[in-house]
Amino acid sequence: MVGENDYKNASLTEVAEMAGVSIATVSRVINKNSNVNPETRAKVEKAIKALNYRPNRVAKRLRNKNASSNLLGVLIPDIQNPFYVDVLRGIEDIASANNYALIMCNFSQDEKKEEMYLDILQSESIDGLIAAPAHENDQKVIGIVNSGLPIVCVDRGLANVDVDLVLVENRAGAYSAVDHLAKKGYKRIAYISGMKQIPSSQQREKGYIDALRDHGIEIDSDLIKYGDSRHESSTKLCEELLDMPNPPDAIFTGNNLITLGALETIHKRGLKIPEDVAIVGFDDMYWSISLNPPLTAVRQPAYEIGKRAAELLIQRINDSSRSVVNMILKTELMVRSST
Amino acid sequence: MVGENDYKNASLTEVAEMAGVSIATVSRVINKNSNVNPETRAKVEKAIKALNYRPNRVAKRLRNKNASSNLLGVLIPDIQNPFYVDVLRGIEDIASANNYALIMCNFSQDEKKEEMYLDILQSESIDGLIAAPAHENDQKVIGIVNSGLPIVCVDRGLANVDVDLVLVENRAGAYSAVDHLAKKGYKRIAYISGMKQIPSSQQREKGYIDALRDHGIEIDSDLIKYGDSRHESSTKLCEELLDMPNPPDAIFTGNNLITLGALETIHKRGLKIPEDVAIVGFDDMYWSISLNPPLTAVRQPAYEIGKRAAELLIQRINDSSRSVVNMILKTELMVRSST
DNA sequence: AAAAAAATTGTAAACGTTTTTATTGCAATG
DNA sequence: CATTGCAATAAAAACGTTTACAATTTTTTT
Repeated sequence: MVGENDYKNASLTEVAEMAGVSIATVSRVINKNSNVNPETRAKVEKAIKALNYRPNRVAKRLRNKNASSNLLGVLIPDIQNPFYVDVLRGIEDIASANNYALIMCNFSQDEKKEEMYLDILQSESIDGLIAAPAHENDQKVIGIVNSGLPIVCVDRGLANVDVDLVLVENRAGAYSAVDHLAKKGYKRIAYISGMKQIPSSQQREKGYIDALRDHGIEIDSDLIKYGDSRHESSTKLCEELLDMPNPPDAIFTGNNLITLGALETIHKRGLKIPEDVAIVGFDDMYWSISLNPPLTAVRQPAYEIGKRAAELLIQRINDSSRSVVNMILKTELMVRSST
Repeated sequence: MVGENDYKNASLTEVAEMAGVSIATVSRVINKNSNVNPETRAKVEKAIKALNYRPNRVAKRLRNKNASSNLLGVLIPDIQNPFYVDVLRGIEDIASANNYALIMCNFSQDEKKEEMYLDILQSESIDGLIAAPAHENDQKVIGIVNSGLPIVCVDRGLANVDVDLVLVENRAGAYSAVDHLAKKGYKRIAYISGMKQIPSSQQREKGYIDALRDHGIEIDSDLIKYGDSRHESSTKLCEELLDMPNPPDAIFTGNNLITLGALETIHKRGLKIPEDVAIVGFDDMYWSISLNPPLTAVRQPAYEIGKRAAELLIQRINDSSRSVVNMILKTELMVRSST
C-alpha cells in the first residue's frame, strides 16, 4: 500500500541517520560552502535523494534570523485593480528569477487589514517588503522603515521619510490628460478622484487643477468628486455628475476602477462618448482598445514599476547602506476615441 | 535618538524577564487557555505592551508542527486572468475572517514554476492549500493530496483522485453559449480554446460540440483553435480564423483573456460585431457591459468559487475525516449585444 | 493541624535548521 | 619520536515558541 509516509517530509536527522553521518555534515553538503570528503558527500547525496529530502524553510528562517530567508513580502491596496496586478507580475518575475518566494497580502484599502498583514509579515521574518502604503502618514509602514527592514514603496510615498520609492509622474500624467481635453475644446471638465488621502490622488488633482488654470478655465469644486477607488462608488459619483443642472462635458477619472465605473454609468444612460461626454482615464489597460469607445488613457508602466521595485529591494537587502533611491517613471497619454 | 532598537521584535524571554516570570507563564497568558493568577497576568500584559511584543510566527510554526499555523497556501495559474483574481478575493475574505493568512503563488501556467512553489509551500508548513492544478495528471499536486495535507482544488480537478473540488458546469455553460449562437442563426461557429490539457478547456469543447451536434451543424475541426490562455496567442488565433477562405460568422472564446484578445483583433480589422462576426465569451467581467459592444458571456460565480473553496478547506483542516465534497456551481448566460 | 486537592508557576525538551567549537585521524615537520 | 598543522567530522548551542512534567504555593477537607 502506498501509505502516507511515502510523502512525509524527511528531516536532516533522518538523512544523517541513513547516511551514517552527523546532521552537521548533511547541512554542509547541502550548503556547498564548506569542505566535505567526496565519498561522504556521495553517501549523503544518495540519502537525500532516497528520502526526497527538502530543507524546512521554517526552521531555516528561525535559525538564520539575520541571514536570507529567501522570502519577500508584498503589500498591495487592491488586487481588483489591474494596475496592481501588473505591478505584482513585475515583482514576481524578478523575485522568482532571484530565488525569492513572495508572500502576497492584499488589504483592500482597509487599514485594519493592512495592520494585520504587516504584523504577520514582520513575524514571518521576511527579507524585505514592497508596499503601497494606505496614505502618506501610514505609521505602521513608517514603523517598519524605522525598524531597518529593507523596504521599497511603490505607487505611494511616505511624508518626511526617506525610503526607496518607485512611482510615476502623477501630476504630469494628469496634466497631460486634462491638457488634452482642454485643447480639444472641452470646458466643463470633471475629476473623479480616488481616495483623497492617497498621495497619488492628490498629485493627480494637482495636475488637473494646473492644467485647467493654464487654459484659463475656472475651477468649479462641484466638478471634483472623491470616491474610495471602488467600482461601486465611482458609478454613483458619475451619476451625481451627470445629474447636475450644468453637467460636465468631459470627465477625467483618477484610476482604472473609477474609469470602468464611470463608463458603466454613461452606457447605462445611453449617452454617446465623446459627443455627450468625453472621458480620459488614469491607467491604461491592455484591453482599453476594446472598450466602447476605445479609451483615451494615461498609461503607467505598471509592470516596470514592479520590476524596478523588486530590483531595488534585492539590492537593498544585499547592501543596506546604499543610498536611498527615488525612481520616478514617465507616463504616456494614449489617445484613442473617447475624447 | 530614536534608534533601531525601539522597533526590534521582542521575544518571550525578554517579556518574561521584564515581568519577572518564566517564559512558560508568558506563553500561557498569550494563549488564554490555561489558568494564571490575575495579578501575574496583569504584570505580564503590562510587559507585553511595554515591549510591543508580537509572537514570532516562524517559531510557532516550527514548534507546532501539527497544530494550526494559521497559514493557507493558494496556487493559481494566472494572476492576469480576472477570473482568478475574483476567486482569490473570495478565498481571502473567508481566510481573513477565520484568522488565516494567505501565501499566494502564481505560476503563470508554467509547470516548472508550479513545482517550485509547491515545494516552497510544503516546506512552509502551511495548514492547507487551495490549488488550480496545471492539468488532470498533475503529479506534484497529486503527491500533495496523498501526503495528507488538506487541499481543495478549484476550477480544475484531478483524474482518478478523490479530492475536495469546487468548479462550475463547464460543459453546460459552453453548451448554453453555443446553443444561443445557433438559435440566433449562426452557422459557422468557431471555438478558441485555452490550453488543451486543462480539464475545463476539454469540458467546454465538449459543450461546444454537443451544442453544434444538437443543432445539426457539422463540426469543422478547422474552426477549433487551441491557445495557451494568454492574450498574445489569442489575437493570433483569431487572426487565423478571420483569414480563412471561409471564415466563421461567430466565435466562442474559451476564457476571459482569450475573449479580450479576440476582441482586439476584430477591432483592429474594423469588423462589426455582431454583423460581421459575433462573439460569446466564457467568463463574464464586471465591465463586460462597457466593451464594444457589450459582451454576451457565460458568467462563472468566481468570487463564490473562492469562498466555497476556502470554507471547505477550513472544514477539512478542522476535520480531516469528513467525506470528500465535489461542489459544482451553475453558470449563467449573460446575453448582451455581441451576438 | 495534618493531609489531600487544587491552583499556579517553573523547568526542560522539542520542532529542524546553521554554525561555533571541539574532536579525531593523519601527514608533515623538527 | 614527539609535536604541529590540517582536513574532516561530530557535538552542542541557538533561534522563539509550546507543552508535558515537576515543583511550589494556596485552599479545602478531615
